[in-house]
Amino acid sequence: MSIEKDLFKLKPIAYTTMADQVENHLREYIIKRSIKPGDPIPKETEIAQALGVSRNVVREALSRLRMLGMIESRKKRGMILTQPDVMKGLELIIHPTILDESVRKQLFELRLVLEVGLGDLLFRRKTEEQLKKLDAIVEREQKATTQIERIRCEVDFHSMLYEMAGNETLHRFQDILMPVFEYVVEYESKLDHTSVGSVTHADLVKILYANNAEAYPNAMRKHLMPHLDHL
Amino acid sequence: MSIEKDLFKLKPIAYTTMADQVENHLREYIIKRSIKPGDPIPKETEIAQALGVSRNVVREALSRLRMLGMIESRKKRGMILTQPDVMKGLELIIHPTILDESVRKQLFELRLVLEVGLGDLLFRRKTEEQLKKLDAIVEREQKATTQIERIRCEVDFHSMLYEMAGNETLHRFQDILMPVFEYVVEYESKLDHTSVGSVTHADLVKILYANNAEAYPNAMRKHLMPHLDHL
DNA sequence: TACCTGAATATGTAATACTTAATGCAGCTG
DNA sequence: CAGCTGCATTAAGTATTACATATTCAGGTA
Repeated sequence: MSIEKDLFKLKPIAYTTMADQVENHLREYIIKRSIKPGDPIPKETEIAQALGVSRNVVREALSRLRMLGMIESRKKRGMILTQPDVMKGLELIIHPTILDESVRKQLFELRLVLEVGLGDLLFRRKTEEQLKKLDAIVEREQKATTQIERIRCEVDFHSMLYEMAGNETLHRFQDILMPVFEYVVEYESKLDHTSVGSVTHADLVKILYANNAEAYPNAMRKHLMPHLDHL
Repeated sequence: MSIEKDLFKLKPIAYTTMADQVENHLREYIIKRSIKPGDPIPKETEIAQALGVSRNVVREALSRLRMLGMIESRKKRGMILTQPDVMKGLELIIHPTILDESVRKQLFELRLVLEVGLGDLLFRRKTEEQLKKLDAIVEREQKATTQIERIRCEVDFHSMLYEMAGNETLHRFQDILMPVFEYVVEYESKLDHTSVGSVTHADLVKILYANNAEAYPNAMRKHLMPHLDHL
């Protein structure tokens, strides 16, 4: 008998609660009926009755969807579907201190990958005005006297690149990941002495001005080389 | 009086429920006390009493955190913090049909950016075995007779690249975004006649074998050029 | 010692009642 | 008739209570 018991001990992980099931039901409901943002969804009581569960459980499921920005609710009007922010879910989880070391490292790698690949978006969408801003940041950096100020410029420069890429989702992605980047940069700075890549910010700006899309990826690679070498 | 009314009409959006507040309280609690995965968190009743709300509200908040994989609960042991999957939140939201056109487009751009920038991870981590698999895919593709089969190979090839990058988070990211990519590819294929970039999969494999990290980004850019031109 | 049993405990679910905000309708007033 | 007032209605938010279920632990028995 103890043997049988052991066999069953492998299973019980797959336990799903009523709230989980209701949540999935609602997802399917939304997808199958191709409900669009602005459209109403059934009342809490209706859902509860239809699925044969307590209103309590339904509220838990709805609460989750609301957190993700998939639905909104008004006191009498009921609940309506909304266009969710795709990056909302990421934002809710990412906090440097609760992520373990290896995940932080992976996210940082992700950043390096993004910046090297960013070129084509930049060249298609950059504006004169944005290039001027980059110039200003580079200038500020060269005049900087403190380490703090230099790091600020570093962050501003790379943030500006994401903005220039003209992709709202990507920009938001970077914004969410920023705290993680800072965390890693601080960590790395303790290892070696802030070694700088052979390509500077000024060099990168020059390439952008020159419309040299071919040169960009490898220039950025060289700029980021100190980080890449940590991989 | 109607003027005053208009002034106030701008405000009422900022409504937060008890569940929202409890959720935030719990987040702070976890962060401030730097609770680590495996550590227990207070019982539902304790939280409810401490914050002066009903257990119901607490459960809604906990339910949300559980969905994101931040906590797990066992019948008696109480609830413990777990290492969340950073990409879980994304997975919960992303479904091609509920994302609007512009967001899908932005995610697809994100993919292009990633693949161009992927080089340095690939060259540092690729194994002989993985390269052989790429060879096999290319061979399969060349023998393919149907369009369906060719598309399968296309997907397999690019998926394999992400796998080779040896970054679990990135790989998962790609996995989640896949349905969106397929959606866009299908859309594009209606526009022009599946124009192929001047660099083939076989060319890319050759570069990987040759350990030519400098050549990779621009080769991939050329490979993806048909997509890039849609930007 | 090994096994069974039952109490204690914390989460999961249900049911009910009340509060609050928004909406609409009906009726009143000018 | 127009416009305002106020009441009824509706649906979400919150609270309370009770019970089900599973897990842990301690204590008793062979």
